[in-house]
Amino acid sequence: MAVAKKNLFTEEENRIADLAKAIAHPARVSILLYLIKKNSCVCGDIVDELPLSQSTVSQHLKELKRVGILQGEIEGTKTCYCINPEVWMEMGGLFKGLTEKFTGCC
Amino acid sequence: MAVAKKNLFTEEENRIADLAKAIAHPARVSILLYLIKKNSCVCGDIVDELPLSQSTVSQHLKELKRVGILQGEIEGTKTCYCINPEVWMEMGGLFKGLTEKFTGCC
DNA sequence: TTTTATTATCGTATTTTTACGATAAATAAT
DNA sequence: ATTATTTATCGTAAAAATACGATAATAAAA
Repeated sequence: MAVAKKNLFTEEENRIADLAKAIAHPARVSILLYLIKKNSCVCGDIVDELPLSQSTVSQHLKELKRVGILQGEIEGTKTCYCINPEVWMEMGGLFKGLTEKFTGCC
Repeated sequence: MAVAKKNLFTEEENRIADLAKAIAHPARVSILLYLIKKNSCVCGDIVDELPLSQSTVSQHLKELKRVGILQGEIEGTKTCYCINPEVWMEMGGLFKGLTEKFTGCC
């Protein structure tokens, strides 16, 4: 979608859609579940966890970083990935807000 | 992504990704917010609410129907759209589950 | 300094998504 | 019966996402 078209929707609609897009691929969900399971910042071995090439995983990590869900910190030759708690909370709040707005119909 | 690649991830990972994909476009978020605001099944006027052509809106509605979030019922020449409460709850549960799995790190 | 290890980026092919106009299909209205 | 209304689908063009190998960039290790 062209950048200009973003103006056709509200900030909230765009942000929800953008965050959803970030988790709209099983590889990225898998990455997040792995980080959560490890319960810490993870350096390195994410590629080994996924059935995808190193460059593809790097691209997925980039997408998660783009929306702010992940932050990467360089530690020597490796990079440590962490979930950004603020953005994670923002996402949780937006999804919960959307979910709970609907209370039933008909 | 090829269908075969779906096997590389868990059912949960695929379902979360698929539901997220369905709301990964501001137009579709907008449609859902509109249906929620109306608090009932809506016949017709969804197209008028969006700055997109009728065929494009129809495509977005189809995507929401694909994952089960929406159900459409034909009423004469119009179609009534409703949020499917079961799928909506499923989505809410999966998103909440993912969100709450992370309690913090480092 | 050279080699090794790790991650990012580039180039590219393929697939998918998005958008719209045109048209079909179905029903209601005249 | 004809016309109008509404929605879905088709065809298609353009854009975006996905995947991978090759290569660059960086820092550690030897």
